[in-house]
Amino acid sequence: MKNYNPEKIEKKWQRYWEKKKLFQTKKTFDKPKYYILDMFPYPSGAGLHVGHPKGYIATDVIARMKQMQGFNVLHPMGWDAFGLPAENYAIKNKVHPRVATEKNIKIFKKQLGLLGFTYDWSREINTTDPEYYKWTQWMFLQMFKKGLAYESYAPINWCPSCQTGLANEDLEDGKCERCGSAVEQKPMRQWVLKITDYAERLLNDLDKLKNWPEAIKEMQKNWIGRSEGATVRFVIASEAKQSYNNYNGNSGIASSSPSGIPRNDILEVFTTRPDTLFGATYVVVAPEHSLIENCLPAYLRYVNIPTVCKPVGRKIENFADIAAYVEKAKHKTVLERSELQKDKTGVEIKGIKAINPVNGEELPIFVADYVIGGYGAGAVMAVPAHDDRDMEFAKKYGLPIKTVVEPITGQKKDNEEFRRSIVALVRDPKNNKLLSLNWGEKFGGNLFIGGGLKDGEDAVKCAQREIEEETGYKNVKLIAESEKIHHHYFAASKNVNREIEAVGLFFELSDEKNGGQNLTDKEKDKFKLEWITEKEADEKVKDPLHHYLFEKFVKNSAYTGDGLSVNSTFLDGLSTKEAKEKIIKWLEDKKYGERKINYKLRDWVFSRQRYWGEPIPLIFCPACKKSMENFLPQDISRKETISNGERLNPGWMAIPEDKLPIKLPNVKSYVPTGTGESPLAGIQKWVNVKCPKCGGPAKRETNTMPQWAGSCWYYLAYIMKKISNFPAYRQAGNFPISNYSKAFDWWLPVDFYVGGAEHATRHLIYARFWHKFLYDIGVVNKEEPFEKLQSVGLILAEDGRKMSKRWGNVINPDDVVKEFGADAMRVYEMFMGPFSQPCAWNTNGLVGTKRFLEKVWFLFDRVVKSKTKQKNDGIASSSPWANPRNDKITSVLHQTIKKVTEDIEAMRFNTAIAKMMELANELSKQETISIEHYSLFIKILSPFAPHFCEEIWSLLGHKKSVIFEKWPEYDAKSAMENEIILVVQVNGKVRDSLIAPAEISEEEAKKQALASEKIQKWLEGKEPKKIIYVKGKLVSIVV
RNA sequence: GCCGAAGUGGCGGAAUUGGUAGACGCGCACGACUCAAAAUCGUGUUCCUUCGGGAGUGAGGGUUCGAUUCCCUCCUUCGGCACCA
Repeated sequence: MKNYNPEKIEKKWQRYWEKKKLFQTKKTFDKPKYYILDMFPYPSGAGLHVGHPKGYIATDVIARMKQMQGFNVLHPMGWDAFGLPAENYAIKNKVHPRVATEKNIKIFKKQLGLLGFTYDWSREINTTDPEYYKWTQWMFLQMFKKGLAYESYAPINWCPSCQTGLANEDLEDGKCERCGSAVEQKPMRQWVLKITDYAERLLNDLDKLKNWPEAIKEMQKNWIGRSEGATVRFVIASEAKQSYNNYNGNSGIASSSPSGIPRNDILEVFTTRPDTLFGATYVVVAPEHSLIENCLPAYLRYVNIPTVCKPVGRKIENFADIAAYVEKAKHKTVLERSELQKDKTGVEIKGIKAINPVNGEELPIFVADYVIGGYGAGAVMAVPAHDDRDMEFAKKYGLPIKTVVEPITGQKKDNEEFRRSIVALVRDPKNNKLLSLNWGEKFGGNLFIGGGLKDGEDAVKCAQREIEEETGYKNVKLIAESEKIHHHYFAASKNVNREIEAVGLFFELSDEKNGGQNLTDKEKDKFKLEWITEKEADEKVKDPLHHYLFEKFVKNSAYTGDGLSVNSTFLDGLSTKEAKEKIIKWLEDKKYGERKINYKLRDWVFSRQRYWGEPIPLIFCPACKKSMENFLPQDISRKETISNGERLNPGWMAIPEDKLPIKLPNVKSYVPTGTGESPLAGIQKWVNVKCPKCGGPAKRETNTMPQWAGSCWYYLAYIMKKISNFPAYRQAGNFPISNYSKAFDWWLPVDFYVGGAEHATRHLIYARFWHKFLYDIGVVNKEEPFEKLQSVGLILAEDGRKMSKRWGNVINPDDVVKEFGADAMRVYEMFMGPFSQPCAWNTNGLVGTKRFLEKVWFLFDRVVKSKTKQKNDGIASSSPWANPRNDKITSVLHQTIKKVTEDIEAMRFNTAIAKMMELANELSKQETISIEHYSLFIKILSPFAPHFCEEIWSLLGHKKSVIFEKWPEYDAKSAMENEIILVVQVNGKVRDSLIAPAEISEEEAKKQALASEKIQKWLEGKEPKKIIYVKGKLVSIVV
């Protein structure tokens, strides 16, 4: 055998595959289909590093195996080529982004070509191709027509460096994901997609995705962030009691204006704890709240929202303060507002009050930026006693704190004994230490002073008595008393379950007289008196009741858990769950609110003020808008409004389908204008058009779509690409999309999708959203696009950091291929470690896989044509129980076939390769190897090292590619070993191992184990108490 | 703070209905070949050891004849989310 020369072999076979068009997906419905998809790359100027192809190698291995198993495989590749980097490059170097992108694609394609992938390049797609984005635009228009796209003026994330608006998903720690600049909130005209209409389905259908990693599903769940609660409406008492009275008497009052903006004489809040409504002591609105927009003239300069409501502004007394605060909040970056500024700030809106519908109390209204404008109603009822944030704010501004929930600690148990008791905390004001009794580990460690209430005894008296009895201190001053706490626990000292109703009392020590005295010896034995610091108390006082009181008195924490309602009239005594139900019913009856589900997921800000993206195919006509407004019925129902894009966005109209695509025009400068308009706005000739409805002057939308748009549906594009070649559709043109239905039905869903976990909350949510929409309008007939998903673990650089130009630690696949060959690289990347885990690159590791391939290569020299002269493995043939059919090699080979087949299916490539290495090691011990064995080995190795195996396959005398071979079937009988190693344990420790026939009986195994000399020695003549036998594995003797 | 994943030799990692811990690979050591080196091949390689054994899978405890695997408590690392009412 000549030497293994990867460079020569790989070029040869790549050329052969291309010439024979081996990997073009066949147009046949005869075979079962298998659609395996990679996340297509963004062709950056940096080219590929060795980390990128990891996922592609994996899908290629699977694609090759599936093809050999008789599937019609679709394994395509394309380019997600719109996006900021190409545009920034264009600005810097004055090159059209298309030119730069095309150059990059060429480089990427060449690099991928080196690795011998089975991509069907005849289906290559590119999101920047007008023939492609024609459909992206078409799909956007369908959403527009269904009222799922709307124009919004709300403040959005604005990146000052990229000069564009960003979606929530594009932020990383409050910074722009692209450039790292701190993101600001800026009111801006934007197109927004109503992904929130699909929130419930996106969440619920996650349960149907059985073959998705739990971690990804969990991330999506958190991102969607469903929370159940209620809307509560507070009347604003701005016009004395009049509006409250009106409201009270008028049950049918609308809470929203036709445009969906809350009426500003009613303040709507969202809460997940409606049961605490009686505990509300103030109300907070976000700086972005419409209440403020409408009362602050300065704000109106930015925002032009039609308002049908009479402003309450004239009732507000402190315009200037509020305006200053709102202005300041607006300029805070997202980062400042959340992470750095945990410290809460706010301003009271003086002159108006919110009336608590449940008891008529007048509550002050604050504007504070700890309330987020875009979530819920943009306003909250503050219940400081039962919410951490409200508590913090209330403490800072001296607002009342009203307890309406009595805590329940511990778990309710059976046969509980009921007692009333007290827990007393005593603080020494001189050093802030707390008095505690250490009862020892057995009886709960450190506790505060506790005791049972005697009949008719007052809690304070009781506490003072207990303090004196147990510690000797007489002079203590009460500073605080808690609500009742219901505590369930097991009293170890008495051996009973108890429910106690406890009251906590907080004292300060007045003087230190008599401390530690008057204690009987018996008491001294039970516990030790200790003064502990607050920090020690936090750590050492573990009892839930005592720790709760510590949190309450010392840390002033809110109780946010469930419990029993108190101070809440008709809710008193109900559990949190019951109280929620009852109050919601009450609110609904009185029309003060209703049950409501909210999502953290925001609508998707879908426009970018940049050049290199799909133009949004809409036209705006001012005349049409005016005429629409004239005819707009005053009381149009919300439902009708939202189901129609043109009604929802007056003056905007969709470009007719036959005019698509709206091509991206050439511009002189790609530099963003920064005014909130894209560079396209400067091209008068392109912008100004005739209105297709009235013929008057109209303008095109100049914003473009975000980078994520093209990737929302690209898995469909691969199917559409060659559709005209399907016999049934040969005559059909591109439109309408129903021409593709049959092909979609055939190929969808994608059977297997492989890509980075970083897309869990963006691309994978967006794509699911689009797919569900396409399902709703009948384009596809499956509700989910991706049947099975697997995330790729990152390949880190040798220094353990991410591979990046910045660190200078990038490894280029071209160099690796040149030095070790593509096959060695493919095998190495699959062998490094578990596929989904991150793993550091180690060039030394490649030496091992190259050696492995060379070992297999030279095994060729030992291949013999006839299998009759096979020499059996020594042990096996000499053994009296030998099964003559099974030599050792046959059984190892079949075990390998089994393992490789199962491991590829389960993405455990590393162990599949390890097993093949074992097989190679086993084979190299043989003088001769049968051609049957060797051929089977080559077949199962071929998905990993395709060029290598093609070469050997042809050297074995085959004329056709190994890809046409049938995937080897595992034969259970052949895989059986003749002999097993029987381990013998004495008292759980391994003391001997015996070679025994595979089909040895239990009796015989035990007999042989006991007969062993070594075992006899360990038994020391004692009789075994018990002998455990595990079939085919071990005998365990207990003495 | 909340949610999720993971901690095993010098290194990447293997082993799950609880049954020989360290497969496979790298590295290292020794040997063969060589004038020599590289490459290649062979042998060894968890630690301690008085060579009988003993200890050992992040730490501590529990269940079991037997625990990397199951249960409890805790620690560390990584990933995601984060004032979401």
